Amino acid sequence: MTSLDGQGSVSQKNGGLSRIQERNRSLILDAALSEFSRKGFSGATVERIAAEAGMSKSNLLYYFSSKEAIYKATLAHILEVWLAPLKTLDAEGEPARELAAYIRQKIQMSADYPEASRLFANEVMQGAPQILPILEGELKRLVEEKAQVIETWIETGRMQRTDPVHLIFTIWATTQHYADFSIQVKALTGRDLNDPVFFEDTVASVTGLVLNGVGLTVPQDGGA
Amino acid sequence: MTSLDGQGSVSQKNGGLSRIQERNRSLILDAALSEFSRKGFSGATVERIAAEAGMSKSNLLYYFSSKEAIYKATLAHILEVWLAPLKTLDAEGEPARELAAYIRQKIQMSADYPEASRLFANEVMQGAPQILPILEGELKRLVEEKAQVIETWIETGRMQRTDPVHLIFTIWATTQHYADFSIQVKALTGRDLNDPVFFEDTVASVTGLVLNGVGLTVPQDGGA
DNA sequence: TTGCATCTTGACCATTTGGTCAAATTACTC
DNA sequence: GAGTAATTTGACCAAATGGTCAAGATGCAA
Repeated sequence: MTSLDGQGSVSQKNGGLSRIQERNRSLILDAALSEFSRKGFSGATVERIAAEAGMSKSNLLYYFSSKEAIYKATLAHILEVWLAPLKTLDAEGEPARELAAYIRQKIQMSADYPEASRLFANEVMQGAPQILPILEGELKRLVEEKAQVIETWIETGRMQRTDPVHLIFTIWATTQHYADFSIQVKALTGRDLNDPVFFEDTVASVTGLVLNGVGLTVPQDGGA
Repeated sequence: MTSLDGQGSVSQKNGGLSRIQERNRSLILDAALSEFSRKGFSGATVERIAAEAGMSKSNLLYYFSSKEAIYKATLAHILEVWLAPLKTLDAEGEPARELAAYIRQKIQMSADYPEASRLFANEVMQGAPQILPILEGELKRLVEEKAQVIETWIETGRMQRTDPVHLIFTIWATTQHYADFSIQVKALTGRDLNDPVFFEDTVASVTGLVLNGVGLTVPQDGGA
């Protein structure tokens, strides 16, 4: 998992964490996600994270040795769940169903974890100072693997010819847009993904566009 | 144009600016765009902006009364050019050509002004503290107008039924993705929009996806 | 209860940074 | 060229902030 963990100064004899440690680390990471996603790395303050986690700044720094360590740990904490949906894309499945399901999952992520989406967007926009190695390593391999899945669908005539990587980018961009730009979406439509009707509208619209875009028909259940 | 101008303390008898003022304000705004887009509002420092503009911090603050004033002026400075492409969408034109041309223009913007794209993305992701009124006012009206154009195309059978606003969001999201996430795009593909081949690949891919997605055929020239 | 390790905190420090101000320099007008 | 307005800067200040540290509070095992 690279050196993105950012362990604090705490060292237990056994490998595990005490109940107090587990609880406080969790509180800190939750607060940090909220703060970093709203203010960015520079705009966030250790003091506010500590306050939101319900402890003193000093105590927070007992668990994480520095602001950067908290930041790295926060990124690492949500990285796995964030990349999970793409991993489910199954070469054996039917292209239309697989893509529809992927799109729905991604929009669900935008609805459930908008802060995580914004945190990553922020990190990448600043030049990915922390996660560049992951983008170039783990993520690159994953994308190449899934691009190959799509390529195979195309070669076996199950789907129209498209650049698989651009297709993945399009799905990422459109689905994450509703999290990262939710204020703008709200300003222009009066709604966001918390509204179940708007959520389904969005899923239908994006799914329809992308699937039609690659010559597929949206499955009955829309990927639900 | 709202109160986003952020005038400094300089006041001339006549309405215009002196040659020195014009030059220095321009230098400052260029430097500010570079700095704010890379570091965000909080991460940017007045000192660095001044250095990049080739003057002392004190002198910069002679032209703009505060960091926030520089920021507002920077946003205002690029807002018009940023919203221009959408305005060209012409109800009288052929849907496929109009959309293809719009997509190409937007990708060209991402190639030419990636900093502007990132600046806006940053601003909106932080909750649009400065430009929310513009989103809710000017932009909302513009989007409603253009959504109506698309709606008319649909009603006259020139294009498949789609939610026009989601279609606009999709175009924004996909095209701006290549500017905002260019580091990620580069990490995964080894290329970016500066590469003419990659640029055309991207235009072709996004245009194909979106136009096919709404039941249109990509025009010969791809919207060039 | 005792003793030790873990946990928590307030006081404190050094640095960064946005902004002020008076003085100096430069540009321009008559 | 004198005089006035515009421009430029270094010195300085106050607030914010990341991080340290010693001391105290708490949990826990024997």
